[in-house]
Amino acid sequence: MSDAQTALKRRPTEKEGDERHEAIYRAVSDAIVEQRLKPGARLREDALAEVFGISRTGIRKILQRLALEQLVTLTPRRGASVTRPTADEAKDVFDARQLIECGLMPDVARRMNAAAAAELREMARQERQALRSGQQSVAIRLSADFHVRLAQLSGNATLAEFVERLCSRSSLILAVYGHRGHLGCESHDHDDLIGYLETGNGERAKAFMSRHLKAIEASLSMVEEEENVPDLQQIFGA
Amino acid sequence: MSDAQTALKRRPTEKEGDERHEAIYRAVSDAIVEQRLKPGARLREDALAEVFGISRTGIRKILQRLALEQLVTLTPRRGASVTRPTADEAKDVFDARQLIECGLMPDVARRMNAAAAAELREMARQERQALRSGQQSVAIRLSADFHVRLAQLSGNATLAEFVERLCSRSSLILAVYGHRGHLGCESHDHDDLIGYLETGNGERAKAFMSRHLKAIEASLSMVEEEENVPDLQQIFGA
DNA sequence: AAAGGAAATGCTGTATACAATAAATAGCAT
DNA sequence: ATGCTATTTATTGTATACAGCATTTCCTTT
Repeated sequence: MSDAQTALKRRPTEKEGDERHEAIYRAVSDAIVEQRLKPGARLREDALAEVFGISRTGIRKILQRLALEQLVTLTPRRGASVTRPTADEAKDVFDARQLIECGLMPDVARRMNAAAAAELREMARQERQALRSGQQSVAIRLSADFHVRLAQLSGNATLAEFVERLCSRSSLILAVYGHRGHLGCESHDHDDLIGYLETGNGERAKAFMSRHLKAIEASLSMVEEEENVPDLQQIFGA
Repeated sequence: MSDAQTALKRRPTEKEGDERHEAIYRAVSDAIVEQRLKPGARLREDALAEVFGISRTGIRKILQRLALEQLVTLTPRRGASVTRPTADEAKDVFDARQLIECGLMPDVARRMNAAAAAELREMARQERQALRSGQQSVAIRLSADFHVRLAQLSGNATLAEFVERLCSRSSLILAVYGHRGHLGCESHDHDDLIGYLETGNGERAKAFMSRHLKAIEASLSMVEEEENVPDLQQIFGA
């Protein structure tokens, strides 16, 4: 591929175009979730267009999609930037996860089988490995992937999609408010959860998921870094 | 303003542009939800662009947003058409509503106050009126608005947004699978619900909402009209 | 007459050019 | 020297032109 790519700017043959778009979307999305693009970072259309070798048109489409998922913020005439989640948003997101992910556990337990359990264990293993090798950002994304896969196993595609969006935003929240060296999810929580699901114990899994999510939320330090416009009144005692 | 508008095609002064886009989005969205645009109807970019007096660029943006909300389906090289919800999707949507809307009721009850109750009663009144005057489509939309407003009162913006999307899709489902003359929501259900919420009885409201949603789902006739490519094998007995 | 193929048309996907606006900077006046 | 204004620059918003697939229609062939 690299030959044709560098040789001359040939037009991608349409089918490739769609895949390329999806790949670029994933690339940007992953970069945000893994905090290689930090909250507040500006995403200039020209720059992205040049990096990925397509025109601004395609970039705009991708940015708008990311904006609807609330990973980037689109301010009129100012362009796109990586969303900086507020404390309120963080609370909403974790409350939503409590409601939805916990509510799904009984369904997941009912539909669990050996193949699914094996797949989940493999995911959990990769996550631990990433954490051990110091790749915290990657671990955060893998953890999100785990939760999403779990939701998909419930059989409800709509709710799974919601969970996917909540997990993306959670990763962003963790990247901002999380402590360094302390991943949201405890190392063996996910394995324990798989255990409960394998035995079909939906209620137990539900309770465990609830504690799991509470633990993540509790691990955050919700100090809003107000680097913009520091409140001088407050700082210098009115 | 009308002078300048009709006199010559002046370029909208930018701020108006955003509002116009939003207005067009609402117009198309409402038309779909109220079934003035029926499922399967094609939405050609040129046609829409001409009707609303903007170029295809803006139309595409709106169509993509509607596609992410699953109100329209975007098939590559074929363009946009109004989504025809499948029976499976309908089930997913109503299951999701059960989980989320019911789960929200205790929060709503806790935050309910006189002003909110009055607003909700007014919405319920308008809905009944629309139903009485035979405007079923409008009533469906007003009913959806009621459920969305309710979710917003929970204080969780994220979940409220999810409910909004679920209600849009529900309207589409009702428009397709609902019986004529039988609106999903019973006439006085919403008023009863407001009553429970006003007294702060969250659990009662939750149970009522659950029955309410079950009643709507039960009122649907889930026959998938397969008007495209009728299966002649099946029809004429193989 | 029916079926298959080829040309024409309609519509979308992409890029690019242009217009408009917000930020940055320099110049001027006080 | 500081504050305000004007100009310049950087970047987005919109329209339009062009290229490519899909569908349809008409012609040819069996």
